[in-house]
Amino acid sequence: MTLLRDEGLTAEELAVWRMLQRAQVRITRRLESELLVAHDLPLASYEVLMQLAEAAGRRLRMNDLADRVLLSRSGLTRLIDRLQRDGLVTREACPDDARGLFAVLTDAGAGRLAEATPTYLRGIRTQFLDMLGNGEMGQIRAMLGRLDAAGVTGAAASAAGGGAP
Amino acid sequence: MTLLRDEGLTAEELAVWRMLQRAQVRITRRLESELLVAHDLPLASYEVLMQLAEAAGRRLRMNDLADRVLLSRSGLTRLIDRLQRDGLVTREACPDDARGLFAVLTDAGAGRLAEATPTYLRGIRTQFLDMLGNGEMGQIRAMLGRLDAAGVTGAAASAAGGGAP
DNA sequence: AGGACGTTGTTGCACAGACATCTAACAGCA
DNA sequence: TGCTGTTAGATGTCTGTGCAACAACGTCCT
Repeated sequence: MTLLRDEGLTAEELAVWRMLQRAQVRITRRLESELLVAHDLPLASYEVLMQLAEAAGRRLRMNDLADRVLLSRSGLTRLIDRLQRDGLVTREACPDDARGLFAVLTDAGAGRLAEATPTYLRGIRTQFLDMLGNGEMGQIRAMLGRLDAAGVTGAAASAAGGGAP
Repeated sequence: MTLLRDEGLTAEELAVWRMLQRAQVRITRRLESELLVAHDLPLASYEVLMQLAEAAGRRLRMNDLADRVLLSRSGLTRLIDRLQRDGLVTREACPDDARGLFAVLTDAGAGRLAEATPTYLRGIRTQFLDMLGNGEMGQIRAMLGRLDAAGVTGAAASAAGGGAP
């Protein structure tokens, strides 16, 4: 532990990490703020509505949805509470499994989503995509794909002790 | 949802954006969790200690520090409250400006930072840097640099109304 | 000087999210 | 059929964060 050697990061590596953090926070905050002022819709809510809109039958199991929007189960419960209170989403029982619930997008929810979508897409484009050179798209995609793959397997490795490659 | 034309994102663009989001959340959560279990130190606290350690005289004005760790002023006030309660940081008056306060890293704080640093660096390496091919470092750095530059100027544009040029 | 205006940091408040815990419902097995 | 264990969601509680309001101080301008 005293000798870092292997773990030591170069100045460039550390700088890249910090830039990535800053970029991510900034992009996310601006996006959220734009959605909030223009449509009174938090980013997390937008993403729930978007996932539901894309899903078959405009519905998704709570558990499934929680995974997609990277929220804890309890977190999703409260978020769906709010969306349901605002009429954007309903809960429906699952026929196959009496424990299960579907979160279902209402027409009002689809409407709000449609209103907000241009803001969302424009935000992603101006805050993020515009900064990418054309050749970089492929590069980034490849890299993120690797991060993603390693992420899933890495979860198990990490839980198992994270030692050897 | 009818004609998005200009704002419309290709499937690839949207996919890249989502992968980026997922990757960032995953990396951050793992890092935080590792720091928490190994050193009982949240990521935000670690970053404050790190910034202070790097600063001249191990001290930084609250405002300055808030900018560096991407926290609101009030958020930083509470965080420093906690760190001070734990003896990792002290507040000291600023001689030049009676409104100002320095957050100052204590020896205990420096100790905790030193303990946690290997975990932090190893986390960044295994969660993030290992996924980058060697050639990609430069690519990413360039891209993030552009994002960063655009971010700063974009802030003014955004604050000014964000609409027409 | 003296007063308008901006800055610095803290506080009241509200809210979003996580963790632990709980209940209801399923699956398997004797 | 009655246990045991597991899974899906909901709730209680706690922490952390941002925003708006505030107090204290500095700056600038006339």
